[in-house]
Amino acid sequence: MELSKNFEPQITDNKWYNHWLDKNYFKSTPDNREAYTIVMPPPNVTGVLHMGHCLNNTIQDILIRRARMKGYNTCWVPGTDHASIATEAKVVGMLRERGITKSSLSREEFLSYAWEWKEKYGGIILQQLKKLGCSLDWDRTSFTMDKEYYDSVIKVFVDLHKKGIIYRGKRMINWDVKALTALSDEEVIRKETKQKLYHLKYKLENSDEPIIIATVRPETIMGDAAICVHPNDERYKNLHGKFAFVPLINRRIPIIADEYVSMDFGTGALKVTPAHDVNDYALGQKHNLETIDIFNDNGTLSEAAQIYIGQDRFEVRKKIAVELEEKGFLLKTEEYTSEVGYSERTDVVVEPRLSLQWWLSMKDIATPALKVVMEEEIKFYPPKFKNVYRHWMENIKDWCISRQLWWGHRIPAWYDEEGNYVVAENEKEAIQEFSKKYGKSNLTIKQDEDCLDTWFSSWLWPFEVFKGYSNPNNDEINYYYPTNTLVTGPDIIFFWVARMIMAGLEYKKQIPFKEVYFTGTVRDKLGRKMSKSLGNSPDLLGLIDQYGADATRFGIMIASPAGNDILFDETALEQGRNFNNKIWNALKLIKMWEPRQSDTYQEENQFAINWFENRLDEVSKDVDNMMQQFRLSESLKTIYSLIWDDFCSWYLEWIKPGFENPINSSTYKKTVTFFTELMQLIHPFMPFVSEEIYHHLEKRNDDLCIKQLSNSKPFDSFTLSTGQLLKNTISGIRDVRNKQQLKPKETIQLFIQTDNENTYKSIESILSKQLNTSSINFTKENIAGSFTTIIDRDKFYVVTEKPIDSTNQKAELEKELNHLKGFLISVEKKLSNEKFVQNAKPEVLAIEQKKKADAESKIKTINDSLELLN
RNA sequence: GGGAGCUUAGCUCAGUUGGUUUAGAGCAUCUGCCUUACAAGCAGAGGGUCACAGGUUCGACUCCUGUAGCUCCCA
Repeated sequence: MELSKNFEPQITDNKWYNHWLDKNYFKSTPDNREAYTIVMPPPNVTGVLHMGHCLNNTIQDILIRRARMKGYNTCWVPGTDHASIATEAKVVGMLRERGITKSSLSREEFLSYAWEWKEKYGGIILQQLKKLGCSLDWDRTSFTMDKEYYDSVIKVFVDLHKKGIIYRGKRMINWDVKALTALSDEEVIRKETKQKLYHLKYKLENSDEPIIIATVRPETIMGDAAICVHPNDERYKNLHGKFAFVPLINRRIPIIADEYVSMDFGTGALKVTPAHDVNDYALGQKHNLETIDIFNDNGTLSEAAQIYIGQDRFEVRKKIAVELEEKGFLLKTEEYTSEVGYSERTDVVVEPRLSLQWWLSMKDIATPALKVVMEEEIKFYPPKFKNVYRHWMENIKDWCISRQLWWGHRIPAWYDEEGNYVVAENEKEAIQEFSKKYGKSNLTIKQDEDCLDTWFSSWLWPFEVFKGYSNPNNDEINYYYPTNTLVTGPDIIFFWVARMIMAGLEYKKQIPFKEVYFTGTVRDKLGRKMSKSLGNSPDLLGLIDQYGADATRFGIMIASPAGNDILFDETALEQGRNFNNKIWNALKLIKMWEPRQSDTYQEENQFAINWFENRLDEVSKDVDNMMQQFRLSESLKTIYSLIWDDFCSWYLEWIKPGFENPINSSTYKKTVTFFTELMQLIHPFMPFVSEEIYHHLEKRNDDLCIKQLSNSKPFDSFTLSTGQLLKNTISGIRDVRNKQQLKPKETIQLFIQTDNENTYKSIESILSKQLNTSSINFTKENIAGSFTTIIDRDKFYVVTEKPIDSTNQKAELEKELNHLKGFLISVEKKLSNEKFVQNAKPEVLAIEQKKKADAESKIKTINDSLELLN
């Protein structure tokens, strides 16, 4: 069969993916093998594949594929998250395009649109993962709003409420004025924001002098309940207990003292607005201040503000500043940068607000979840994230779990007309509860309008995808849980990782996973985060089309150490594509030999075969170790170099028969075996090209995808060091040839001066072939008229037909000599230091002595050569 | 403001209990090659006082302290 010039992923990728699916290789059912399980972090159902997913899922696929080849029963579960805020926003947007507003719809109508949208556009990302080659068990695809999953979420809510862990309370929350919902603290992103600090004059009662306060939010003055100063602040001591008037509306407010105020910020006097600031709220509670909420849900001013009613908060800020200035209340403004909270989903400035919400008390369930990580029952890679985790868990606050949205799990609480409520799984049970709790029957009750935070469902993911809560102790949950490895970004360590650990311990009494691998953030070449506004997110599917899935996987994996950010650079994909091509060409070379096998014994191949076999064993062992420590980039680099350098550049050149000459048949067979093993090693990283080559190498009845890796064998270090000597010698003499500007076809005579003639004899035939020598001889003396070079500890003389150009030789030898002399001095200094000789370990001492001896003998050799030149 | 981490060749990174030649790799650069698998290639080469300043030690890229710069997390 004619092989194409280059590897063609466009043809190959789909072919093999479909073949693997047909063969059900990704499908898992419990059996007597050990399980290796990963649950995929479910992307938003609205999501499309971006670099973060690509990195994350490539890593998971590498782990899963390698485990599959190591004999585990691997199960990788796909799925999507309903992502309440994000999805609801998309649906609202879609409706707006059709001229429908959410408020004109009933809940049921809205939800039917939402489901319609989900069926039509949801889960595109899962199809895209197939392009990447992800070996997911598709029959297990889960969604956080699947019927059973939904019911489990509700049951968990009811259970936690019964245990007193979930409660209802009026507290300060983060309000998203665009999505019109509460947010948890974790959904608020703090960003440095340039603002203006307004210095405002408040009139004092019975005084002509005003008191000056500084604020970045002049639009909230109508909600002021007090002015607060530090009790020790001399400037204001006479004002404690006095009153001032809010500008424009002239409301009378007290001046209070509290140590909370910092004397050196602004003027040292703080306006207290309990309804619109978390700290002010606490202050208000402490001092019994009035809470005046001057905002509507959507961030416009309410009746309570008295002025600017119905206008947006930021519009009002501009207008009120002008009015304050005109009326003489504004003393000055200055530039001021501080952190402002923005909604993670809608990017609007979050409004702190007092609100009645559902809360989850975290303290008790956090304690065991902290313990399992600190004691490494769950291991974090890299371990630095343990600290981050501990810090958050030790300072954990209650979790606001209600959201004022329709798309999601509806809170299972029912209210009667008097505002009494019960929590129950459904309306029927709620009615029963009412009669039990309040002795009431035949009443009309209404279910809570709100939904639960998305993370309140995804924290059940590791067990509920196996129906571990809805159908406890089923065969699958017992087999697959706890899962093995969670691969995720550090940005959701609190949102998700911590809460899964809590839920796992609460409901399965077991950790949800044994290891967590935190990936880095993918950034662009300049180190900036990928973002829509910067337009620096590459089109992934475009890249896969252009370079192929293997090259894309290679490109993203080659420079991504665990926990460090990845600077994405398209040249890495080129490198991947070139690597594909290199492998492909090695295949072409070997296929050329296939019909040209003979039985003639080729002595020179024995060393090459023996060496490569050992090298393969050595690298297999290294890769095993690295994979266990999740050093994936390093593993890939190591295999890359094994294939490109050791196999292609050295081994294949060493055994390559002359032009149109036959190849020894056993050499050929060995080579096919080596190539197969190499494809096996690279397969988890680059599944398509390796599977394709596997089938080209020989006619096969099985597939590489499930071919089992053999256990690593011991290797012989003498053979490996001889191989290294051979490589060094070839490189060294090639350098001489280069410098003498010898054409490849011009032969040389090589003389070797060494104590290890036998070693060189075992590699003599390869040396001869690689260096195009007419003869190789051993000598005890200098060879006149030669070019001399020292490689490792031996001396080589190159004799050519052209006269030797020795002009550079002298300079080079002298350079080497100087280096060695300097080196020798440092070694001698060490050895003449008595304390070193006394304290250093014997091995270290021996090494230093050997260094000294080597350096001395080399110096002597160089001096001899220099003498000859003079 | 508190905490964590980073700083090694032009770029991206290794460097595993302090001593295996006065530091390694890939990419990029330079030189020579269209050699009968591969120019998306082959063969070579150059390039670093390991951020800075102290300290511990016989010995520091590696341990300690401080300084500067960058990143992240929390308030």
